[in-house]
Amino acid sequence: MAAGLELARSGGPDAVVLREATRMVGVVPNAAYRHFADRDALLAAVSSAAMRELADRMAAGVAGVPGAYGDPDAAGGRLGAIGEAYLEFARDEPGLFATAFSLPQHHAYGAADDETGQARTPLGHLRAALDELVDAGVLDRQRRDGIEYPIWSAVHGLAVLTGQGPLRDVPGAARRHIEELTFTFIAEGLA
Amino acid sequence: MAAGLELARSGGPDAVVLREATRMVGVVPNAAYRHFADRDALLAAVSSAAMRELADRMAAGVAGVPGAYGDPDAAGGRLGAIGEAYLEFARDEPGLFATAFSLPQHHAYGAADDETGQARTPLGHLRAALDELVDAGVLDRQRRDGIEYPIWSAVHGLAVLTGQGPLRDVPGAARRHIEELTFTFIAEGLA
DNA sequence: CAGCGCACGTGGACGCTGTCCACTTTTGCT
DNA sequence: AGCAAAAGTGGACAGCGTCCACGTGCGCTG
Repeated sequence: MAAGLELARSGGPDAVVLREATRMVGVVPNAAYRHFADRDALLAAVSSAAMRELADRMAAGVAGVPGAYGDPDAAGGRLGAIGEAYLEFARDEPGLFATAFSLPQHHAYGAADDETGQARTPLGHLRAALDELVDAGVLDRQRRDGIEYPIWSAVHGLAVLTGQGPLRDVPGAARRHIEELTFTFIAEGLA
Repeated sequence: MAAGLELARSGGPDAVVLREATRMVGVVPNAAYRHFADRDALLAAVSSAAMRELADRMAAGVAGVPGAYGDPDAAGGRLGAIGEAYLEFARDEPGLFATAFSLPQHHAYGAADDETGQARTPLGHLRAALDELVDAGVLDRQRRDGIEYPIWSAVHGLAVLTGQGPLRDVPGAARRHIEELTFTFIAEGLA
């Protein structure tokens, strides 16, 4: 697993090659089949781990924003932190980001929280932040319903287009401008 | 090339395998090296063709909207047609869509128009539609600047998330609802 | 404490891939 | 008609995922 994550980090999903992972661990290729059904199973496990890492970064970002729950400014800050964490992950760990979104079904749609009500998926974090915005009176309850999807789409599209897509080679300053435009666009959509 | 496109259509970029393509053409694998430097060059060519196909579909969608240039309703309809064509391409040709956005640098950022001023890239079409919205008086000229990026991001993210991403398994009705929400969100961002 | 089962690792093989090399065939122009 | 360039051929190599049969060590149980 650790070796698989390392490979994914530096090369994306295609770089997760079974034989190389076993080589890093110092074991013969077939040994991997005692732990994973096949290469796809390994990749799926790595993908899930990468997705969890993204969720953890979002959690850390949210936790870093001071202010009580329900405070309008803090609520907005927390939503922003989520978006920032998302983009930062895509920028700093392009391999892991691509791997996280590379594969077969995982949970994220169901977005189950754990027993403490803490979100553990990207979508879960986003929903929590939007709910707080409603409680803070910043976002109309009527506009709340389903609005996580346009927002997620915008941030995800931004991450993909500027990270691995056609906008990959946009110079840094212009890219930051594009990011700012997108965040502003989202913020206006919440007003 | 045709064989490569066929492979990409039914399996995405990873399915573009050099030997299989030559097999389809009825030629020995090495023959491909007379036309492409290596497998990546083949994939890049296929990717460009797929991107062009997307642009063509957008053009066809725009051309299908009646109404003179500058008519507010028609201008809005053309922007919508662009978004619809984008999503439709991602939905109907997931392999080609993934391939189009799979690889190395291509042009799309520069978004050059051809000699007749006709856009030939997705971004070019989007820009043209937004310019028309300005000319039609629907979109404030001040808000126009750079707004193609948030919009592109939202539509692209939507296509990726619902097509190959975590929202892939959302049932059809719910997916259509998400699409509608996203288009509404964008439309409100233009008002 | 002896022995046994099972998880874990090994060794060798197969077919598939991309790519290199040297060689032959076909094509199009003069 | 003849020749150079373009296109295709044949054989080979390493690396990949995967299958099969075979060791090996640890922990539990009698």
